[in-house]
Amino acid sequence: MTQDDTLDAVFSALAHPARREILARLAQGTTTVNALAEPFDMSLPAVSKHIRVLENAGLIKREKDAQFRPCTLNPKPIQDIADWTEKYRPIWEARFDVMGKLLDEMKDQSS
Amino acid sequence: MTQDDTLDAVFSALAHPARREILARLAQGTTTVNALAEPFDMSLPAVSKHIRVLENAGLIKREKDAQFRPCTLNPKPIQDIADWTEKYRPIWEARFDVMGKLLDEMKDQSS
DNA sequence: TGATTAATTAACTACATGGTTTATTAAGGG
DNA sequence: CCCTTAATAAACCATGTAGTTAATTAATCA
Repeated sequence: MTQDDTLDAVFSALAHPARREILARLAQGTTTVNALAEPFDMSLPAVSKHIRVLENAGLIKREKDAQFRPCTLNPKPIQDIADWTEKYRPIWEARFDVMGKLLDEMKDQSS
Repeated sequence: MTQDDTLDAVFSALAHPARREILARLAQGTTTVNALAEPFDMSLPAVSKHIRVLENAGLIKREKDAQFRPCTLNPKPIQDIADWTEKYRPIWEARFDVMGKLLDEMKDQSS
């Protein structure tokens, strides 16, 4: 799998609000599938599929504990996303500078 | 549109390699649709659709200049993504600490 | 062993996505 | 005015996504 493929899978996994919510809950600690499914207005198999998508994107790991499948967050792909955004940081910071200048001009005019 | 909806659209737009490549090229400066399409092994309408997806996600703006439609990068949604990842930074940094400790232990054993 | 619990698989439906080719709109240039 | 260029729209196709319900697997517990 190329780096591009993994970015595809990660961005695509993050594109669904239910999956981002699952990640947010896993940030609090390891949890089972049923516990993760509980707050959703959605069938258990549907949640199971979302979890599978997250697993395939490398965003979570699943172990076996009796009949339970405790899920654990793997933050590495999120870090990859954060790294990817860094290439664009100079651009949005430049924009911020323009805003700053604009605000300065407004201040000058009002004085 | 809720914040969740815009995150959905942005992550989903970023999930395709052609669209990330278009953004990377726009980071170098404003360009027309045909110029953006040139490097792709894909029809012009296909590229036009990708550009539409990026526009709908707010990642680019399009102006009109005669028959040209110069596209400009809007970095704000990328900043939103970067902000989103920050919630998880403590987790991957904690992991890094664990790695550091592990490396220290290995060093201890080898001495 | 039989019942219960956790989770996945299977089969299906509706709709979205990514691509094609052909046709169309709209502007500029000789 | 016609021709060319830039770009989009229309119609279509194949595949993927997100959900459902019903069935199945696999482990625990009484």
